[in-house]
Parts: sequence; structure tokens; C-alpha cells
Amino acid sequence: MKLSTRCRYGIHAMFDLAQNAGNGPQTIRAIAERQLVPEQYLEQIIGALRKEGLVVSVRGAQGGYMLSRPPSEISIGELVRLLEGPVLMADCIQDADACIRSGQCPSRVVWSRLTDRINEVVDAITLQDMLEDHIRLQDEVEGKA
Amino acid sequence: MKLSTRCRYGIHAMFDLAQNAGNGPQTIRAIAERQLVPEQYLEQIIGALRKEGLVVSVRGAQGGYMLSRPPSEISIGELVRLLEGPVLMADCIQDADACIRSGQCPSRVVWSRLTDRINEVVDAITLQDMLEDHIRLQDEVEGKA
DNA sequence: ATCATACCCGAGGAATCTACTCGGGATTGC
DNA sequence: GCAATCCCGAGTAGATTCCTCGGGTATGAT
Repeated sequence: MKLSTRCRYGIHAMFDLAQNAGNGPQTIRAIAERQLVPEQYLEQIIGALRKEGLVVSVRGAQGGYMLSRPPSEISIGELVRLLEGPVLMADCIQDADACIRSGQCPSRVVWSRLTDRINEVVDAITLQDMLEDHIRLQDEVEGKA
Repeated sequence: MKLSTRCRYGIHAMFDLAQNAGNGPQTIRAIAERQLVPEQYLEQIIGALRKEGLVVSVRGAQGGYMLSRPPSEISIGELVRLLEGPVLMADCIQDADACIRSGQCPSRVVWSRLTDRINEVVDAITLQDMLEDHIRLQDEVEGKA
């Protein structure tokens, strides 16, 4: 059970935009270089984020991307669900017809509980939280050196 | 983010064996029919469960499979990790070298927290729990009818 | 003994998915 | 107008998933 690189790349990109909030639009190229992501692939991923309104783009020269909302209002959960597809361990959680047992499936309750917990965790973390964690981590490293 | 059918089939099979604990060995064919799983595929899956000692096999005529331990001592977490591979959202959680950032990766802490939570949930549920849930569910349905 | 019943096992393959690349068009600042 | 960007659909190599096939091996019943 693993996240796709698409999802990880996307989250790294959003984190990058959060770090550069206020520095004007960031180009795909710049983000890709900083985050070590293939440029053209990142273009695709950010395109999806833009379609959902999580980032805004500025076209033309000196253009690029910016977060559409403050980092504190963007949760990892949103990003995961957008980039990875909805979190559901088995189709029957969402679509009762997907399973013949549906009503009396013994594992349904398990997947349902698990799905809820995962969503709880990722929804509770925002880009702002990640930013703060990261700053704290960097301070610790520098403090030791 | 979804479980593989391999994993779901395996858990259904284990649940079937839990239901039939004490009824002698169950054949692949019988389990496959009850759980609506392709017979030859199930053979493969149960083979993996056997190698890890979660089920024991009886060879020859009148043979089949049985749980190696009581249902209360087999957690869904064990099954998921065996059938789905270890739960880890990104390679860097397990193998620090998998990521160049490793030390200062901002998302590492997120994946790590998520991984822990998922394991907590699935480790807390045993086949016995599923069995009891299922019986309760059936009673309710019958009570209404 | 022999035969039917089952487990056991490796190989293979179709379908799907993932992680990209490619080429070219549209928009805008300078 | 020209260079920098975003924008977008199509294509593709490789991996993965979900199976199937064929044949071997152990064992109980007769």
C-alpha cells in the first residue's frame, strides 16, 4: 500500500508553492528543479491541481503558478484525494452494487473504518503545518551544527 | 488508494476458514465457491498464507486448509502486510536512501504518521472481531425479517 | 496397488496502470 | 514581434495485477 509518485510529486510541488507564497508566480521549471521532479510530468500534475482550483496560473512571460488559498487552508487530504483518487479500500464502500454481498460483507466494516481513519489523518494536516514542521526541523539541524 | 483484489480475496478466504474452524480442512474449491473467488488464483494466494504459517494444509484426498491459530490471534494487519506488502506510503519511510532529501523531507513526517495510524487500525482488528461483527449483523437482519 | 482427490508450483500472458515524453498551440511581458 | 510560459492531447515503455495452464506430489478410500 503505497502512494503514487504522482501524488508525492504533487504534494512536493504544493509545498514548494507554500514556501514561495508571496514571491510571485513560480514557473514549472523552477519548481521541478527544486523538487527534483521531471518537468513535463509536473506540468501534467499541476494542470490537475489548477483544474480543481487549488493553484492559479499566470500565463505568458514571467508567468507561473501560485496557491489559490493560504497554506493553512489547504489540507493534505484534499491533495491526496485529488491526485490519488478517492481513498477507499474497496469499491463496495462507495458503490454498494460493486459487491454482491454488499449488505452482509464481513470486511466492509473493516475497510470503512480504515478509510475513515486515513481521511481523518490527512485532513488534519495542512500545508501550513508542514511548513512549520519543516522550519522547526531545519532549526534543529542548524542548532546542532 | 485501494487494496488489491489479491488482498481482499485473501482476507475473505481467511474469514471463511475462521467461520469453518472446527469443521475439518476446507478445500480450495469450497472456499472459492463460497467467497466467489477464481479457484486457481485463490490457490496462489493461500499458498502465500501457508508459507507464512497462517494456515496449515492437509495434503491428499479429504485434504484442505485450516487456520494455524485461533481467529482471535490473527489480525487483519498481518494479512494486509503479507498480501499487500508492507504498509508504507513512501519508500523513504523504510529506506532513508530512497530519497535524497531524507533528513529534511517535509512530507516524510506526514507519511510516517499516516503509516502508523493505518497499522494501528488494521492491527487492532482480528478475524474473531470480524466473525462477531458478522454474526451481529446477521442477527439484526433476521430480527427485522 | 490404484485411483481419485487434493495440495503444490513455476511459467506465462492479457489487461491495466504508471510514469513519463513529445509536439505543438495559446497567452502575455518586454 | 519575440521569447517565455502556460496549456493540452496523444503516445509509449515498463511495471504490475490478476489471472490461467499444465503438470507434479501426497494421501485416503477401495
